[in-house]
Amino acid sequence: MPTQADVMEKIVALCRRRGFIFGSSEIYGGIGGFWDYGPLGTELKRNIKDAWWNDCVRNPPPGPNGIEYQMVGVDCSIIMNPKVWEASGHVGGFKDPMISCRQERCKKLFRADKLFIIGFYDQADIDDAEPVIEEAQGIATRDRQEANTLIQSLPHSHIPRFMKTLEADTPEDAVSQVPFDSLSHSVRRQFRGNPCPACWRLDRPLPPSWPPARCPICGGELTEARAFNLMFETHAGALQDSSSKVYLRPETAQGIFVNFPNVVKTSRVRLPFGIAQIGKAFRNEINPRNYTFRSREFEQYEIEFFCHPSEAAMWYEYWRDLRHKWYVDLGLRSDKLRLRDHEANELAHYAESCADVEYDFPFGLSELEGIANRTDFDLKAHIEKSGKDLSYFDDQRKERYVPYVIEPSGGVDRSVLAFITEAYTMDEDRASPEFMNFHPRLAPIKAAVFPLVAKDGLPEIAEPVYREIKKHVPCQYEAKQSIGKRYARMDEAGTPFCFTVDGQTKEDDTLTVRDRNDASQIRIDKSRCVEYLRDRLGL
RNA sequence: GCGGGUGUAGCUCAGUGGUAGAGCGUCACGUUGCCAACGUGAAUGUCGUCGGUUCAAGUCCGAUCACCCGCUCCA
Repeated sequence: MPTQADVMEKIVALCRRRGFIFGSSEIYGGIGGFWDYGPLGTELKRNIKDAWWNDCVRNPPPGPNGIEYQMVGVDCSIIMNPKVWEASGHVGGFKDPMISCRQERCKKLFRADKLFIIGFYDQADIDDAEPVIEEAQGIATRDRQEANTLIQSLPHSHIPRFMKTLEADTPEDAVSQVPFDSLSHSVRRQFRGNPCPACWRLDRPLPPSWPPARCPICGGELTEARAFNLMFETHAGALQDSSSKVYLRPETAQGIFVNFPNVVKTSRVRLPFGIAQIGKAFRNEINPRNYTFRSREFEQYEIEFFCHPSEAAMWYEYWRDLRHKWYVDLGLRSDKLRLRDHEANELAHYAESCADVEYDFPFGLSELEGIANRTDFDLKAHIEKSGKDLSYFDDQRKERYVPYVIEPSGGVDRSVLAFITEAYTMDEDRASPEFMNFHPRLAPIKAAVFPLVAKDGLPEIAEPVYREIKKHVPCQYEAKQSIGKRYARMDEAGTPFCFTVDGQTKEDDTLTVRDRNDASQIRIDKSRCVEYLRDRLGL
């Protein structure tokens, strides 16, 4: 019985062997987190993007209660004015400061903003300074310098009598994890008056009077918090100084938000409507993993759907269900595909509600697409930062407002990997034990034409058939090697149908059609190939 | 970033100090009459890189680079 890891390895091997996906710049040893699509992978990815663009932008289904709505596209630059990323919070907040344990046998890695140190003061020690401590506690998690100044203003004797480091989501959570009563007797005996906890988040330097924090797992020494800015930086223009610093976009969404007024003024769109974009985004992941799933360069397909705040909940549900159905309709039919609503405590600060479309890859359940009600958070942030009015006047409602935004945002490369994973089928009973069961819309090659043998005039009959099909759908011709090997190769590429010209074709102009999934064959007239494909592929 | 693992032909790998190998794949020719057939022939390697030990290094030593797996995060 192959393990999940074995399956993943087989998929990776097939993708490489057949030219779906290669590691980037392999001849120089490769580079982590970057991938190239080969001939088959490029066709597959293009088909997925085309299906998305057609189904979401050019010809979306009617909205809730049959409401018609407009969808338009944009294609924004990857590098934008850095102020875009200040407004979006990426420059200030899109960092992951990390702390690790120096202890050889531990070496555990922590997110600095999830690591807290609790110090217990004795009330008797700080009676006169109590308001200062209390205030510092409150702002310690907000403003480093201010809190630092406050703590430093305390007399030297005010060092906590007991300190503990632990992992938590919030300071309140951290404090509640170590009730004073739970401390050992010998610790509690050190306190004469009431214990008073102070909590410090470790993504900023500790007050100078405090002893260093220790690892919550092993008690070992911890490193400083190091910031990993996930945005790639580069420079625009000749000068390579801070004034020319720019970023590769970490998401495509902001290009849509900053173009919202342009689209409204030039496109005769009326709310509710959506703006769609497919494009590359970049994140300097600390540790790219799981094949193409978490890459440093990736492509997103994304919609920002603008609507009246009172209708946001309705449109959120509409898009959530529509996007889930899209994956199902394109072949992710197994129970590996899930739609999961976020719990309230899981929501990002900008989202009112959020759901993930998840796929159960061999390496675990992972997110393909997130659908979020982002409220007016983004537009308001840009209004504030830019000073421009991004509000909308609604002629129907006779009302000016900042629209709410529903955002279905998916990873193209993640979808590609999910469709590949779902299509990958092993059947030891077949002559070709591996085949790719792609949905016909997604299959890189739709058909192949073979002469059964390369003699007796069969190639001369097969070639015109191939040339005719090629005008309508991607098709390949192959005359060499045994027929079985040619079928097997097409199975690995996921080609749904193979047409084979044999001796009988010379007599009655029929040829065989072989089905990829069950290897069954029927005979049709050789002039009906294109018609047959149209019919069976649903094109 | 830290720990572990791996680098030899396109792929999978063998090769424990003495001539660079196998299977599969690829290409050519022949054969072949429906599911990875067969025969003959051919091409393909700075043994990841740099340095050291040795008469001699794919093999031993050191360094370095890259990738993979874990810890963490996300579309």
